Amino acid sequence: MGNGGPRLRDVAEAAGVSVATASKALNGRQDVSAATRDKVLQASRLLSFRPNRAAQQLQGGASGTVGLIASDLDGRFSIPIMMGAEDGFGIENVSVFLTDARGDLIRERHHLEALMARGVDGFIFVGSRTDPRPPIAMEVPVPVVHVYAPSSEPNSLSFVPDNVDAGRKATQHLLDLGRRRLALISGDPDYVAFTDRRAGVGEVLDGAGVELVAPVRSGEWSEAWGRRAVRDLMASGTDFDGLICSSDQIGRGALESLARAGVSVPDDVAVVSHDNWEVLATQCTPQLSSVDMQFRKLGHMASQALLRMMGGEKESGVVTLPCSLVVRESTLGV
Amino acid sequence: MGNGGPRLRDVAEAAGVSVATASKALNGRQDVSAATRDKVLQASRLLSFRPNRAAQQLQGGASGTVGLIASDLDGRFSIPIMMGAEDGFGIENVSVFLTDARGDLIRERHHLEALMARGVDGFIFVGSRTDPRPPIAMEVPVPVVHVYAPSSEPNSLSFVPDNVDAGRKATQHLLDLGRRRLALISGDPDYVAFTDRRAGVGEVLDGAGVELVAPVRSGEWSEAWGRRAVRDLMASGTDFDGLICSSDQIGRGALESLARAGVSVPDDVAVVSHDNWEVLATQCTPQLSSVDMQFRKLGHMASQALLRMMGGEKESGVVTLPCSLVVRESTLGV
DNA sequence: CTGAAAGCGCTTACAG
DNA sequence: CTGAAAGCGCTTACAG
Repeated sequence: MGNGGPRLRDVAEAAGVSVATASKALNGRQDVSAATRDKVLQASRLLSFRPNRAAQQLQGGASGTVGLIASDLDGRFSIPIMMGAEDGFGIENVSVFLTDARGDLIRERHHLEALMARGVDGFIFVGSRTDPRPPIAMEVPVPVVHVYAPSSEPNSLSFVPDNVDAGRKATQHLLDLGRRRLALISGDPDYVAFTDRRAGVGEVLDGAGVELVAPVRSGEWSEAWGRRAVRDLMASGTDFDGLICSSDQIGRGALESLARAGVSVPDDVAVVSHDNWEVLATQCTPQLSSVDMQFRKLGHMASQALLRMMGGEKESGVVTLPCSLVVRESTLGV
Repeated sequence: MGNGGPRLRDVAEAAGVSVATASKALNGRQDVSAATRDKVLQASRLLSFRPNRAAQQLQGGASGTVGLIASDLDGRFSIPIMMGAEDGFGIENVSVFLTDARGDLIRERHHLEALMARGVDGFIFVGSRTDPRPPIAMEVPVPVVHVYAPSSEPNSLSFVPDNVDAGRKATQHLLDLGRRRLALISGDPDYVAFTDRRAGVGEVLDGAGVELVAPVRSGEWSEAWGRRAVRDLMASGTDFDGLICSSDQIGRGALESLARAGVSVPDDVAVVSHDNWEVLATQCTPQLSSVDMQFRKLGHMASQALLRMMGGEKESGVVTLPCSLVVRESTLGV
């Protein structure tokens, strides 16, 4: 294949220099006179020359590609992370291979091998939950960064949303609105996202000397669970004026049960949820206030880290990014 | 970079043959004795040799990569299409570069150039609506296939869901259930998806000698519009027992207004919608029956066509894929 | 500061 | 059937 376009020799010819010199000029090496450099650059521009990546790669150069191995089947996490990374790398510098391992370690390994054969300069792994992920199936000779799901390996580098902070922000927001009788409805308690968000809620409540008006109700990350949990909560006679839901799906279910019971949101009960999944949070009435996990930014940070590591730096640890509350009608009113 | 692994010369050495022979054996060329071929293959396996793609590419070989240029910011279309393509190509044969042009033709051009410099063997363009898309910004020397949004260029090849068929299937389903007083709530009438689905509905109704009980109400592709439209429809005193919604968002809005008015679904009114966006369609009560657009299959077809075109065949036209109705509680009951 | 030469890891005519 | 040689489009020591 190759791109059928002009080759370096054409540029060199047009500029009246050797390929070697043309190469150096184009790569900004010092040992070229300014005049020569200009001639070459101009010729290159004129012919709209694009160096053949495969040839560069063969010298031991970078391929200008990165592999993103996802495991969220719908792209809810991986697409914004990919976009953030794209912005961080720059379109012309790095292109990203996107694959989905579909939660299968064997498939992951196949993707890894295929992408390594294509000479990617690094990998971004995107998990589907914030729990630590098992080690990668094989030795990888290029830098690796994990996003969303941290790696359990000690000298790996991960970027994850700060779900404790998310819990704090949701809670603080309700307190700021003057709500004191708070309840918490959560998803599957096996998720670290649950534990973390729960911890953040607790921290802020403790600081304010406030207690939840009812034990945490945890179940699934679904609207059905949100509906049921709120129905039960109301049936139990609990009096609450603020509700924290651990996902937008739960939040939507909650809104539905509240509406059905004639409870006004946010007047009687202010509701804040997590994830800020727009198709869910912005389509209901009232629209849901929700804590955003900043996927785009996480992707951007991952790209920058990868760039540094490709430059030879060693980095490791779990980097945590604060979340960001998006306020909408369910706490603010219209 | 290159993969640090074994090179062809290592395999050749291990097998006791020349690199040339090893290459031929590995590539299944005829002029190698069976015994030699076996020796080479075994050595290759033993060393888990993976040919350096960059080197192969440099001979004029294929790069084993394809560019997918999307424009749906959330990956709702492009991720399943990518997965379908991945299955069609086979993980080891082709890796796909995923980029999002974000609806910007300039950005699209940049992505095109970057991917061509990387020697992709073909492109898949994924649009965000089924309306014809403007021509690609530049001449592309490799095969191109369009998915979802057909190209307006005469000798291009496109794969799109058959939305007329989708309208037909939704309507026929309601008729099969014995519903005769049907209403239709649609999204933005500027979309071809609107016109097509509408046409399919009309076709089946005409065939059955049935008419819609109210003029089509068209607005936006949102839950808010679904809520309002159904509210208005009921307020107008229209008596209906079947409702077709042109998207799941509209469908969810409709369900909400029906519930609020105490109308039972599907007993009083059966509801069927379009898109089968699972996070919306399966999380409500009752769950929505919905027509699936078969993105995965579209992606698979696109990959097969691309493979054929890379093999030298010329293909063009707009290929239409029948949709598939997924029946759930909103028409079937529990 | 410039260019001829070697080489990255493969494949492909071409001899033998 | 097998292998030596040339070459894909670049980059990088090395001379000059």
